[in-house]
Amino acid sequence: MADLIYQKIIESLKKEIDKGSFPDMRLPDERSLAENYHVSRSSIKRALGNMSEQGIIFKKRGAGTFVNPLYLKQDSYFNYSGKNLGITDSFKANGQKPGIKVLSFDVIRPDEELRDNLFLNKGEFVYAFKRLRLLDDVPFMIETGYIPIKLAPELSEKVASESVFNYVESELGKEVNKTYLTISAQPSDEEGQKLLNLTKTEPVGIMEGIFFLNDGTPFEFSTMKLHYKYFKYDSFVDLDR
Amino acid sequence: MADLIYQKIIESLKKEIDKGSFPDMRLPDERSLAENYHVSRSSIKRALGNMSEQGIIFKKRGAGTFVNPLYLKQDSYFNYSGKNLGITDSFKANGQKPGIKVLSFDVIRPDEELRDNLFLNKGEFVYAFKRLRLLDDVPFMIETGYIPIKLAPELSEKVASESVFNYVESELGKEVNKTYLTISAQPSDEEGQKLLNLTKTEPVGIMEGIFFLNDGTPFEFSTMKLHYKYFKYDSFVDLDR
DNA sequence: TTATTATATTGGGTCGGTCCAATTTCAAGA
DNA sequence: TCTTGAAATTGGACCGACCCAATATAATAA
Repeated sequence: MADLIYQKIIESLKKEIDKGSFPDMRLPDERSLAENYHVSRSSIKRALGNMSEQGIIFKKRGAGTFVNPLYLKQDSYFNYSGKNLGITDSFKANGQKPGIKVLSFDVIRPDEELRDNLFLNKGEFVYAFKRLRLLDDVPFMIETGYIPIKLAPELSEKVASESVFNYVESELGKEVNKTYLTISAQPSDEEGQKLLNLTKTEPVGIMEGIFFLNDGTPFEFSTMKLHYKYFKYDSFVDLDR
Repeated sequence: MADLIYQKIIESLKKEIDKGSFPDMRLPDERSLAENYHVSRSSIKRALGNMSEQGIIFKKRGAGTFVNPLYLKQDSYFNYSGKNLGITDSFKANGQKPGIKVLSFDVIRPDEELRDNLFLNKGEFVYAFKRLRLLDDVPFMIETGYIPIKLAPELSEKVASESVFNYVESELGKEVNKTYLTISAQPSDEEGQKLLNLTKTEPVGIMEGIFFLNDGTPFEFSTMKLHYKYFKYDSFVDLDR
């Protein structure tokens, strides 16, 4: 559990919202909240600002703070409190058993584009692996990943068959918690049709991205081809910033 | 131009980064920045926190603040400083001439799901319109939109043929600046193949979402089917929050 | 009753301070 | 030379204050 004040406020307010403590969709003003929680207004502001970014509430100067009615519908987006970017973990919560089948595992010389994306110099090598991911034994995603050997010298096919990110965290003491994603779609190619059990008219969703360590080091470049029925990305966009 | 301190700091720091003032990828520490800019450390923290959320920089306690090397590559994501959620505007910057063809424009009785999404009571009506959007006269997107009549009583087919959001802003004095998006992909249906000039094996990208006014009122429910070649969504995800 | 105007409410931005935790730096010791 | 550990550096959290801007409410005037 979080021991930070503003995080505790967030948890508490979320519970209150779920409980229906604000039937008019309106939260108490910041000054009252500060008083009731015995914290400074700054901390309340921080909590509310955070919740606003997540789309849980709307703030309007002069008027007050209001619950996003969509939040009460308990849409999937709001329920997702991802603690890990690893696919293994994010799907576990869904009640389905994830599986991994390693299709290939090599060490290769990256081409220029890949070197660019991972900020490598000429002469540095990367692990290249392709994995098929399953949910309840049904394949839904082909993942191609590249990781610089210097960042994970002990990486092995066995590690790849489990969770790479868990390995990084527990063995290397580093954390992958930021990613720059590009999302698109394409017709399925032969490989996709075969591995993901798709017809020619059925497409794949593409999630391509660079995963970063805490300190900003690019750790992995990954291309994920998803069966279109499993391809869904939720996002709350706020242009006031 | 922004007259807020932290926004000016952001602009300034971005310029310095672009200019290459930090050859070691490292920004000055917060206390020095505060002194040099003659502002409080709080404002610096706010600016840096904001830039961190945007993925421009990485902060690491005890170590310092560093430029995301990806930012220097000037990837499309970082260059997009969208001031409007309207598609018309966001593509304009790309140098291409956007066009709109209204396929239908009606007033209908929303079904339950739509009422749910727009938070309407039984008996309230919505405008329903379908538009084909073009870039340099090439169709790339079919958009189906629903707007409660009570929120935009004067909406007309003519308005729909231009920019709805511009109309809202200039005529109604309201602003649409938040949206909850769900992104997915599907095989193209007959309509898509015809209007977007797709073959049977070519898919469409789906962007479905609710657009909100400043005060949290759901303003429009929209489903956008995009030609897969024009379908691209960039996103920077930070799990530390 | 209605329209206008003053007042109170409410979130926004900024300041400058305190203490803390993660990391780096560097000097002392083996 | 290498290791250990103290000290300095640096970002993180929090406080409580100030004034401002947008909005809502109540009082006033037409």
